[in-house]
Amino acid sequence: MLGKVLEEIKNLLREAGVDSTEDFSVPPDPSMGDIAFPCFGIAKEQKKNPAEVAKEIELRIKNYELRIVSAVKAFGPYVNFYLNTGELARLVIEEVKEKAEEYGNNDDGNGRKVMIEYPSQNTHKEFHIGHLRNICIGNTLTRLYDKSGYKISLVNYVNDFGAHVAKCLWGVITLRRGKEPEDNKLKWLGEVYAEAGNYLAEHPEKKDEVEDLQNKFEAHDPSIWPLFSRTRDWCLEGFEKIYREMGISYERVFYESELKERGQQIVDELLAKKIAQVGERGAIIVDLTEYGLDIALLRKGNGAGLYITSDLALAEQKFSAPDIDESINITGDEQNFYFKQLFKILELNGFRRKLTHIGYGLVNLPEGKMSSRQGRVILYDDLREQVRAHLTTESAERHPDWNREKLADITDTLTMAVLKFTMQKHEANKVIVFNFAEEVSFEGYSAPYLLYAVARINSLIRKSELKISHSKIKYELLKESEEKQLLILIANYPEVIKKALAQYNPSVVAKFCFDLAQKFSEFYNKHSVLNAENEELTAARVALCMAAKNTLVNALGVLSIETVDEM
RNA sequence: GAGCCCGUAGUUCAAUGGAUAGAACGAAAGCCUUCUAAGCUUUAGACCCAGGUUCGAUUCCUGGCGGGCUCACCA
Repeated sequence: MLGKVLEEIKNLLREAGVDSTEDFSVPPDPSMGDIAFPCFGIAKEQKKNPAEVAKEIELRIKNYELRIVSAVKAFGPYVNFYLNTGELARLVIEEVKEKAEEYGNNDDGNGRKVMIEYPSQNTHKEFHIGHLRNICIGNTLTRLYDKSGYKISLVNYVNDFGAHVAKCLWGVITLRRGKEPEDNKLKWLGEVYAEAGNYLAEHPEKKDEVEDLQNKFEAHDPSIWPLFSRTRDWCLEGFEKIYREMGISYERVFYESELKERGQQIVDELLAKKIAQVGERGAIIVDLTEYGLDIALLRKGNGAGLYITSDLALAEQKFSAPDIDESINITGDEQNFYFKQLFKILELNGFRRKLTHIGYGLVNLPEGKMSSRQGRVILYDDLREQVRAHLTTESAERHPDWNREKLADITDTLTMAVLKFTMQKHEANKVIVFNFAEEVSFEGYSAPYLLYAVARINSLIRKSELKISHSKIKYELLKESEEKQLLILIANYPEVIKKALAQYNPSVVAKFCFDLAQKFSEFYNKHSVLNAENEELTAARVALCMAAKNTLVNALGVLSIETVDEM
């Protein structure tokens, strides 16, 4: 919608004889204008001083009839345009009102269908806050695609086969002697896995036992299959609970246990086609050194598969669904190289479908990388309860009048908001160093700040009790700088969605939410809505607040963050 | 050794081939008989180093230095 504004500015420039593709920018200070047109390009073409060019343009445009643009002024090499707040308000607020929850959407996808896969969790391991980040980023990318006119097939790939499972089961049998937990079975398995990993690192002579175990359950040996199957179900139930909590429902789930066999066949095919070859100790490899991708190991010397064995089959499986244009999977960026190898091998094998891997930065702790083996890990469940406890105390202090139910309800929403925002406020491809006190703060650049802004607007709307009839609003009464800044931000929201998707980066949306909440808070503190000079101004400001809230709620929705009426 | 990512206030993070590099936390000082102080206002505080391209580089390129991740039987 800022598009309409830029259109008018382009028209003005064209009338002034300027037809440049130069990008517009924003002046450093609102007092210098709202939109800037740099004259470097034209100056170069005409071999003139850019400041002179700017002045000439200013003088020409000044004579034209202006509407959305209220004034034009040259500042050095820039021609700056001032926007008419009232006209801008009419444009922005009416469009937001009309589009409501669709405001910000675009149709770039044109109905193309993408398959999105995450978090592709391993069974028999703990679920920590790194996995939480994966889900948060995945959820947001899914919504960004959805709002950009794509059709989406949401899938998950569960790694329920392989050495990690063998280690865990070995631990259950040997270290726990078959004793089973009462509750929180997923967590229990994670602990056993960590313990077994530690034990095996110190006792390498036991490695054969673990390998033997892996071969057995991968061959569906009845001596181990029931235990495998039972513990696997515990994990799947645990995952299901988390997915429900995070609001994900999958169209389809792939299991490594169902793909491994086909994967091994593909390895044989690759061998027959001479794409793969036999390497050291009878292992099957693909030499990718000519592509700068080293050597990829497809099958171990003892015949056992690896991740890549199954991933070869997964790619094939994914496109067995009709009309999938692209498959996207989201993992930690430690796997970036791995996926380059995988995609290259698929390509060499004649696979021509579009595969995209998105790697995001891991969540580390101040002491270093999370490591359950070293007892250095923050589990999702634990963090959530810690945040909830803290928020419950804070909310209870502020609202002694709230009953238990209301307190729990609001704290619930806030807790999830805090977790989700924390995981997305940093650029997706950057490592997060997770420091509880700093990351889960309730002030400043945090979820509570955003929800607080929404709660205040809700309160304003409740109290305004004005039947705001759309046609009656006198937008021209909105003249304050804070109002204009808020409007410009709201107008820019559709661009934010595009940018976030183009960069695969939820933090663009997170930052926008904060900027919007901040601009609202500035406006709110400086200008009264309910006690404005007259009722008409109140009505206009309420309309502005509603547009701000609508936009903020939409943007938070992209981050899967729900809002509260009061807090 | 090679490849990928990263290096911005005390700390955690933004932005940008061009006008005064923005926030948040922390520090100092203010604002609640006025729409929710989980808020607002003010102050102090930063582009790793060296070359190159450019009218102009924090941004692009090259080389250092520093950190992270990855590279045949691990997941």
